[in-house]
Amino acid sequence: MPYPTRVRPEEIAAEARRLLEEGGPEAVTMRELGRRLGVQAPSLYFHVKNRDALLGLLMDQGLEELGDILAMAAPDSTPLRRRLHAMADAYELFALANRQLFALLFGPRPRDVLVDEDLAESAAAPLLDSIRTVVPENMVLAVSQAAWSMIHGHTSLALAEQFTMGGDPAAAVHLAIDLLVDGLERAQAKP
Amino acid sequence: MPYPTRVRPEEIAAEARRLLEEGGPEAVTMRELGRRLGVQAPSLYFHVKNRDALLGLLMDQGLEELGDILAMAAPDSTPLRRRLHAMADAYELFALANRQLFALLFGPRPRDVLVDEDLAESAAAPLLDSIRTVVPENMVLAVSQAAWSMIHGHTSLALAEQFTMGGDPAAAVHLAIDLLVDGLERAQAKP
DNA sequence: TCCTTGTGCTAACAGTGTAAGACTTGCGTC
DNA sequence: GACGCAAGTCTTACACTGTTAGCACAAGGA
Repeated sequence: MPYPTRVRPEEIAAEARRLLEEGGPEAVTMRELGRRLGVQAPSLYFHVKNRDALLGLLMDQGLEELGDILAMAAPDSTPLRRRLHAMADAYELFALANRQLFALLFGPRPRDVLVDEDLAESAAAPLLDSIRTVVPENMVLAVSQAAWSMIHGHTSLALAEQFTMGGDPAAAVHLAIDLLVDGLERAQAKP
Repeated sequence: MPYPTRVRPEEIAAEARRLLEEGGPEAVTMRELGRRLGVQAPSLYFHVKNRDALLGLLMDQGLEELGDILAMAAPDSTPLRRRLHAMADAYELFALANRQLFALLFGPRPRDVLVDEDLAESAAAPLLDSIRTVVPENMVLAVSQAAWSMIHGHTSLALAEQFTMGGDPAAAVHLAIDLLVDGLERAQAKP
């Protein structure tokens, strides 16, 4: 580096993420970003292609974190029911701690911003592995989708807040998970 | 009206909604809106408080439509299982036909845009009624939340596309619903 | 006839993303 | 040590955004 660089890409991403959580996507503006980093806005374009690319970067970051969190939610040996409970709780915790990022991840993307496919797959891997231990291979996909739908739907609604219907949401997901697992165990015991 | 008004509020809302679906919230700009309606941007402020209010209006509209669609998905007499299937399909259909609006409805809202509470409640009513016919009153809320979580999670993931894991998503929700209903019926038959 | 009221217009301000081009600064080489 | 190169930053500029202020004009009632 023939010049003492004043901002490093990681700093940009970190500050952008702070802006994102503080005020949503609209709040992450190149000028405010530069202001906080002690640099003029156009200078940021030296380190980041453009604003959309920056948001895409945050999404990749978030997806990776979510994957790690799900993988660490409970040890592999945990029985499916409890592991799914733990995953659901972890999923919700992540979403609540990163509301805007979560919304960005699962909201409708503009056509030109795309998220790393491999990252998405590896984020889903722990769930698939969990399910695979209990269900015949040809049902793994369907059951995993069902489980993820429940978990994701619950946290997504918990995030929106206005649609909680007044009950205890966490209890509801756990109930749904229990019913799912019960059904699977029964189906496996029968034939 | 002592003057032949050139744009009516309904036209504004309709055009705004078109813009929304075409290019996301960013694309609904007052100037483009005016351009399409044959009017200068500032003139719109005569009919609409501001851009945020306009988006709020679209949200109310969407919530009402969603409620109607859910209510009409299947006649009241339909057995719970099939009714939930129908609701899930209708929910997904609405979301796919109104991707951006759907995201707006369930994404993180800016603090100053709020959605009509009554509308939200009446949108949820058909689901609650369905559940109530099969489940003891003290479990209605939890079960309804579980069901809605499943349905909402499924369509939300279907919308995101990148996370389908390659299986048939519709089959997955139906499976999840079946497991839920089975569990309920079994619990009710027992004691 | 005049006046009020509703509806539109233009002009303007402050903010945005980003492209173009000039400048500084440090390193490697002669 | 002088020179040039290239990375990083800067200023400037353009086209766009939401929104406000102030003015123009058409229609209907007095």
